[in-house]
Amino acid sequence: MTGHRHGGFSIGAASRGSGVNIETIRCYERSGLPAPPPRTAGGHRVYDAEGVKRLDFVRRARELGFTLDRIRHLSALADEAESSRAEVSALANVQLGAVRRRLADLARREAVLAAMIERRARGTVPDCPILEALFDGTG
Amino acid sequence: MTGHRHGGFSIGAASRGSGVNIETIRCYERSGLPAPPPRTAGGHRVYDAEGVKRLDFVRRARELGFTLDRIRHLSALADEAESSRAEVSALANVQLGAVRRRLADLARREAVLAAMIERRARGTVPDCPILEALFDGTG
DNA sequence: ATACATCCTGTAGCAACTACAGTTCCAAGA
DNA sequence: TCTTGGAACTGTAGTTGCTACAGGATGTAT
Repeated sequence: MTGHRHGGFSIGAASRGSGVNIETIRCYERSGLPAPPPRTAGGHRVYDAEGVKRLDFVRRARELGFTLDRIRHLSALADEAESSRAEVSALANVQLGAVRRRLADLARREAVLAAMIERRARGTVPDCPILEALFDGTG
Repeated sequence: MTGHRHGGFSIGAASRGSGVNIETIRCYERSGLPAPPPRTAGGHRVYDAEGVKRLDFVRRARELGFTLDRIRHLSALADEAESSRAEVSALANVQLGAVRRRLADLARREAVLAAMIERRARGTVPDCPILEALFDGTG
């Protein structure tokens, strides 16, 4: 956690500090996600506190389901003046919509699966109702 | 929908009949999903009604979120004797668990996003609470 | 016979990672 | 200063479940 001699963080320290896997950090960098950090003479990445914070930001946004693309966008907005908060809201709302849609989807799945299993448990049908349902769509 | 002259279905007809995209059918076949159908002399796939039904089965199972791997498993079980219904139930239950976990995940996301947006709408904070939350984790 | 739709294969792309192999670097102890 | 051990480097390839070509062969209908 203490990082480099010169006050910077190695990628490992940045990983521990941000909760983002090392490989994932490099993956994000390949996708141009946070601005790439400077390097040592030998080519090792050196992060400052701000850089670690950025990674943490990306992680949080990912946990909310934002795509890397949207996070890039969000990140750019964060760097701009205070002008574009409406845009941030818009992005967040779009994301909320997407989450709600997936939520509804999953709820439907859950219901169908649970019903299939329930019917199976009751044993009211001679054949396996799970396979039946999958095959015939009668579930 | 009428299919071939000889009573078989072309991949296109099978696609229309099962609701599975043509490219997806080929993709499934590459993954060894349903047994590959016979071919014409010229190499075109010829499905029978059973084959179309299989594709439909795969589609249904996919819609419930089963992985192709599990569907392969399920499919094999369906072909066996009636012995392994417990296994089918087990698979379905595992799937139900997975769905429920994702459901809970999404519900959490939904709540966090909604709260961020709500706070933003109320305007009780001077800075953009969405970015704040993402940056500082205070949301 | 010819036109036209459909089909074929193989490859590559997508998101967002993860996992190597093979090499180089850095920091700390002797 | 030298050596060692862990950490970092790059590049490539794998994952899941598709989707999208290109370039060519086939099937069917007129």
